[in-house]
Amino acid sequence: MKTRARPRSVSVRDEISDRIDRGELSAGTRLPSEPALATELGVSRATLREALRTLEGEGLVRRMWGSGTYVSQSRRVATSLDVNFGVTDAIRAAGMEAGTEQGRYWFEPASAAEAGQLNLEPGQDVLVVERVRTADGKPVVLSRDILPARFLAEHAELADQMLQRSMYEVLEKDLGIAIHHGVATFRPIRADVTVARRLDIPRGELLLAIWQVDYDEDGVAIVSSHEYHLADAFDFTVHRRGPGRRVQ
Amino acid sequence: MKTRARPRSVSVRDEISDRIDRGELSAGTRLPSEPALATELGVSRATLREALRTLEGEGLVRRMWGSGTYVSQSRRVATSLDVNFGVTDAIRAAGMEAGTEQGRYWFEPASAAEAGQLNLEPGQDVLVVERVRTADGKPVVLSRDILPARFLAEHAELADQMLQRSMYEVLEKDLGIAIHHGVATFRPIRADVTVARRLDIPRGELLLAIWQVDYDEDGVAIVSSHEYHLADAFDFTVHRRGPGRRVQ
DNA sequence: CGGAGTGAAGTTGTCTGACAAATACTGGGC
DNA sequence: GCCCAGTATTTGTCAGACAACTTCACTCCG
Repeated sequence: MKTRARPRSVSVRDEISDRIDRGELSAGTRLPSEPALATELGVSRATLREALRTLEGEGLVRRMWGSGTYVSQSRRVATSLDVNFGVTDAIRAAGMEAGTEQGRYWFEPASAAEAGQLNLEPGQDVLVVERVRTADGKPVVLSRDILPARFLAEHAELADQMLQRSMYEVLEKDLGIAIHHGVATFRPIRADVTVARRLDIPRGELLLAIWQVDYDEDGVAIVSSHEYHLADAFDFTVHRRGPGRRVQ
Repeated sequence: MKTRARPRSVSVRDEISDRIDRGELSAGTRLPSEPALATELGVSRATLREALRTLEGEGLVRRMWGSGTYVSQSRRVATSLDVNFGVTDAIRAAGMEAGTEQGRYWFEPASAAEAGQLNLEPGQDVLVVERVRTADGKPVVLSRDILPARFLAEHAELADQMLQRSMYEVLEKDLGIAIHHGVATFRPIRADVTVARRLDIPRGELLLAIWQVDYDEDGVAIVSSHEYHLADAFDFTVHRRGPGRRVQ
């Protein structure tokens, strides 16, 4: 069986990552030496090193010349803005039940700002999906997702799906569009009248507004999202890399 | 003081990264093939691949099997929470002049929470540096940095330096401590009386609170920081990776 | 003339084996 | 008990080769 859809090094990385998740490799412990681990996993040392490189970049392991490779202390953060995508993930990561209320969608011509973000001509149709997301039944986030209507050309019925399921899930499984990365911007705001009504909170309440554009692996903009989070719904965390890269 | 040897692959990564910064390799262009680039840089293909893997993890390049390695679309965001460290960087990235007012510092025993974050025994001394940071002369951030007093054992005068210069700069250049990564958490809050007075704003004003712990390359906690940002001072951005790794 | 299929060239992925460089460990000498 | 040199272990790098995949020019056929 050699249907290798993806590089072996990726499978090796996932395997090691899973072992860490399952606790077989706890924080601080040293991995077997590269030759030993490569033999055990049935790949060459070069392939194993490729996987270790990635894991090091993700901060899961640390490699020390002449000493060994160690599982990092810093475990994964549950609700991390830089790895968790979408509200569904965030709610589940917080250990609560994710739900949707008041979902609705419509098609409209893209505004100038939206057209710029999504690389469209102003006036081209976009699908807008608006939802109130709930955690354990309580409204916590108002989200508005905007994507070019052409993605749904043949599958208009999928818009209904997006009201129920995670948008990323529909994009990937039903449309074959995988989100590769996104850029999010956020700032604190006060709830205006319309948002306050949808979230059932007083006007002027504290919110965290997050704007985000997601791209596929070719750098093509896929979705533009606006989210309004209750201030105390989540504590967002971000893993920051650097500085201290170019030390002499 | 440890001067760790620098693997060649790290120098190679910096060299390629610099070429991208200098515009010699613009977005979308294809890099020379691995054998060619390895020869040009005077390293083996294995070392070059080590560097490329890192750059790919940082999102600067994309590698496609059988096709080539391509420079990603510009992804260095000016005020990016996941790469810019410290208030000084953020202010400068926004094109404004960074300044400090009302700087003061003192030593005190660590609270239980601080001791936990910095891996100290409760009661051990910490240095607290409190500053009001200004952008073009206007107060924008109140910051409180906490680090174990033992780092300053021999250099108590450096605490004065920290009132003027970037704390990361003092840590790195004067104390030889390089911050490797940090974990930041944020949420919107309202200004309480003390913060409002320091920032010269009305009580209840919108703020973004960021608290953060920074670590060195060995995973040792170095600094714990609390920052209170004016809501409209910066638009923070975060580059998000994934999802699409491990669909369950 | 256009489109599908074919093959060669180019590029990244992986393998093997070896040596260099850095660190950890061991044991002897004091 | 401590220091230090030598040895073993481990990661870093090198070289060359082949496999897997992409791209593109070309041919062949309708």
